[in-house]
Formats: sequence, structure tokens, C-alpha cells
Amino acid sequence: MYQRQFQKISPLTTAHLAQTMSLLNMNYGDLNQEINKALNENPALVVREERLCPGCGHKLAEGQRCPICTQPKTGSPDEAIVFLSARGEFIPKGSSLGLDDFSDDLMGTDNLTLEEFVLRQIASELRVEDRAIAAYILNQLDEDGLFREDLDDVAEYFHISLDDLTRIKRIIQKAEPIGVGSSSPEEAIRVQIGELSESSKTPDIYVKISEEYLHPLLKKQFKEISDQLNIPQKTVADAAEYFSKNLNPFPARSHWGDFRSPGEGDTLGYSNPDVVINHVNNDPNQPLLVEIVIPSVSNLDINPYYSQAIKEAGEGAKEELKTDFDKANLLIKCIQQRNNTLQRLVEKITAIQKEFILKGESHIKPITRVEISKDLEVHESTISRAVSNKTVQMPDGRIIPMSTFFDRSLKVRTMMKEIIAKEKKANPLSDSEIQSQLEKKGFKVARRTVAKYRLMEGIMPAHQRKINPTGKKE
DNA sequence: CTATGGCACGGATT
DNA sequence: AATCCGTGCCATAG
Repeated sequence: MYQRQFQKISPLTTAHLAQTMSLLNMNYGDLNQEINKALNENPALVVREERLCPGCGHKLAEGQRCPICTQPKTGSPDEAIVFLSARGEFIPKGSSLGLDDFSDDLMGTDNLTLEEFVLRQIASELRVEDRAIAAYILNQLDEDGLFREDLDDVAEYFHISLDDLTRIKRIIQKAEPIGVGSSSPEEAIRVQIGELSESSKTPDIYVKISEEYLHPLLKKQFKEISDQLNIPQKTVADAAEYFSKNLNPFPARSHWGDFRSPGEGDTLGYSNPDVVINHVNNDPNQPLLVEIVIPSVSNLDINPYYSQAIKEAGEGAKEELKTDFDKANLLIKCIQQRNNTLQRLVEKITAIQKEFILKGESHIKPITRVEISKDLEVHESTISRAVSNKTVQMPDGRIIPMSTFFDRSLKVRTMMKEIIAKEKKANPLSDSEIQSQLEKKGFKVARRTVAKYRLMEGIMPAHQRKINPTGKKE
């Protein structure tokens, strides 16, 4: 059996600690950027040719999972298999959205930034003089993929007409993810509807709703819409569901709208999970396979010529080379330690929350980070850092924040949702009625708290949930 | 008068 | 030390 290559951690220096902490805070994307930055800055750091398993050092074929780390451990067949998986490519030096880098060849899009990803799609459609402007727009996108600057100002700044700017923007908006570069979520939706109705059969009425009644729809004012358009309320509800499934007001995010109402929900919707939980071979009878997605750190290495170079260097240059060498060494160690911590944490979490993962939200166990920290014998802040900013992809495909595993109220909230789902819609339950129902089931919460949970779940107050037998809202 | 949302407080958690 | 969360009190709408 292979030993873990990186088990032994050298004595902790302050620098070591500081760097490990900041690395631990980072998710897959951030860490990847950090590594790329280090690669560009530090000549002592290189990428190894062969791919190694970041967990055990086993040589891997291209794109393969480590056959050793993904073996069920003997003696504990029920435990989840947690392994580190190196994904992503390193961005070659100097390709961070330089204006000279408009190559048409579409390389693997796995690890491109959003800017580059879009730029590559539209490069051929753009006139040469438009490229700087397109690049500017893409560079200024916020994290949702929206461009929120004032178009007049931008046009003036670049000395072009508003029409030209709009034309460039249109080109961007049509690229994947569709709607990117829009000025608002509403605009993004309209673009998406437009594209969608061209490629597939979207009912005209949906288009109309999206154009004129988007806001009422988001507030779930189905009745108002159905009255004004003189259509069945069912159609409006269908439209709402259709939108929620097919559209995304924040183009840079994926998996939007699965289980949270739009509007106030900026807590969810991430593109790349840090942890992927699934069954071996997707077979529910097999044990859980938990993949921790990390950048290709196993491929990070000290430049083999470097120690040689240090020896041969003159006295003056020696110092500088040595600094780079030490920095590279430290970075590699810290990353290994980060991953090790992450792995131990995820092992623990999946063991504890197995029911939750398999059977759903009502089976979540309320745990705190402190409990885990004691178990793993690390400082509680370490757990905090390891959990923050990370996302997990569940077996059903949903991507949720890792902090969900520590959500103490999720259980009560799902119970509340069940109660509301079962209520008679002609006579909806008020918050205090919900409270007493919950109490019967053993959940002691204040009436005020029920209201808060309702809000969290985007459920309307009782009188707005009322539906009389004709199927219309009261 | 009832149901609900806003504000703020205190204790727990990070 | 900072933040989050459940809760009580009060104002407001219906």
C-alpha cells in the first residue's frame, strides 16, 4: 500500500501558519488563481510532467481517478470514500486576457476565466477596433456576470456611439452563458428568452410575460398577471416554473432557482463545486464516493534545475535564488496541508451527515464547527476557514454551500415546508398555527421565528397563499 | 382584533 | 472581536 506522501508536516513557522490559513480559506477557483500567480512569479516553481494522485502520489493516467485512493477501505465498508482529485489546467503565462491573445482555437474551457471563455466565442464576430471595448466590458463584469456600468459613460470614454456599444454588447450577450454582459437580471432574462424562443418552441405567452410582467412574476403575483392577460392562472404558474428551470438572471452562475426564490437569494448558485459527492458508479447501493476537487497541486514541484543553479550561482545571486526556492517549498507544503485538512474535514462531515446526504434535508443533524474541531483536534477557526467559501455538489446534482452541513435550523425549516405543503390551500395556516403544529412534532420555536423561516424559504404569508376552489387566488 | 414584518437585544457561534 | 440567530416587543395593515 502506498503511504500518504505528505503526512509529515514540517515544524510550523509563522509564515507557514499564515499561508496555510489563507489557503484554507480559498475554494477551488481562488486556489487555482493563487497557484497560477505563484507560477508566473516564482521561477523555482514548476509543473511536473506526469500527473500524480494528490493524495498518495500514485502515477495517474490522464484524466483518471486514483485507483488506490478510491478503493473502499477494508474494515469500514460503510464509510464514505473520500479522495483528492486534481482537476484543472494551469493558465499559461501571460494569457490573462491580454488584448493580443485573441486566438481562435478553442482550447479546453475547463479552467478559463469567464472573460476568456466569452472572448474566445465571440472573437471572430468582433471587428478589430471593437475588441478593446469588448474586453473592457468583460473585464468589468461583476460576479454575477452582469455589466452594471452606465452605457453612456462607457461610450463616451471610448469615443464611440451608443449604438456601436450596444451592438458589441449584443454580441457578448448572445455568447454562452447567454445573457452575460447584461445591465440587469431582467435584461439577462429577456436575452435568454429571446435565444430560447429561437432555438426551441417557447410559448408566445411566456415571452409576453417575460417582457411585461417579470417583476410581478418574481413576486409570485400569479393572479394579477392572469387577470391582466386574461389567461388561466395555471399558465402563469407554468411559466414561472419554466423560467426557473431554464433561465438564469445571473448568467455567471449555474444551478440557479432550484430551491430558492429569486430576488433576495444571492447566497446560492455557484459554478464549480469544491466537493462532489456521489455513489460509486452512480449506483445507490455502492458506498459514497466523495471527491475533493483541487487544482493540480500534485503537479506542482520545485524546479529540478534550481538547486543546481543555487550551487553554481555567484555569491550575490545566491540569496535571491534561495528566497524563491524557499517560497516555492513553503507554498507546496502549505497547499498539501490545506488539502489534508480539507480531506479530514470532509471525511468527518460525510460520516456524520450521511443520512442528510442520502435521504434529504429532514435528516440533517445539527452540528457545530466546534464539535468537529474537537474531533479532528484542530483549532475551531481552522474548521471555519475550511468550510467558508466552499461548495458541495450533492448526489442529486444540487450545489450547496458547505456551511449547509452546519445549518441548525434546516431540519425545522423542511418540517415547516412539509406542513405548509400539506395545508388546505383554501384555508392556509397562519404563522402561529404553524408554530403549534411544529410544537406537536417536537420543534419548539417562537412564532416570530416561523415568520423568519418562511421568509428564508420564500413562502408567502398565509393570506397570500389562499386559493379558493376555482383555483384562483383570493 | 389578528397576522405579519421591523427593530433591536442577548446569547451562541465563528 | 465580529457575526449570526432566535426571540420579544411594537407598529402597521387588513
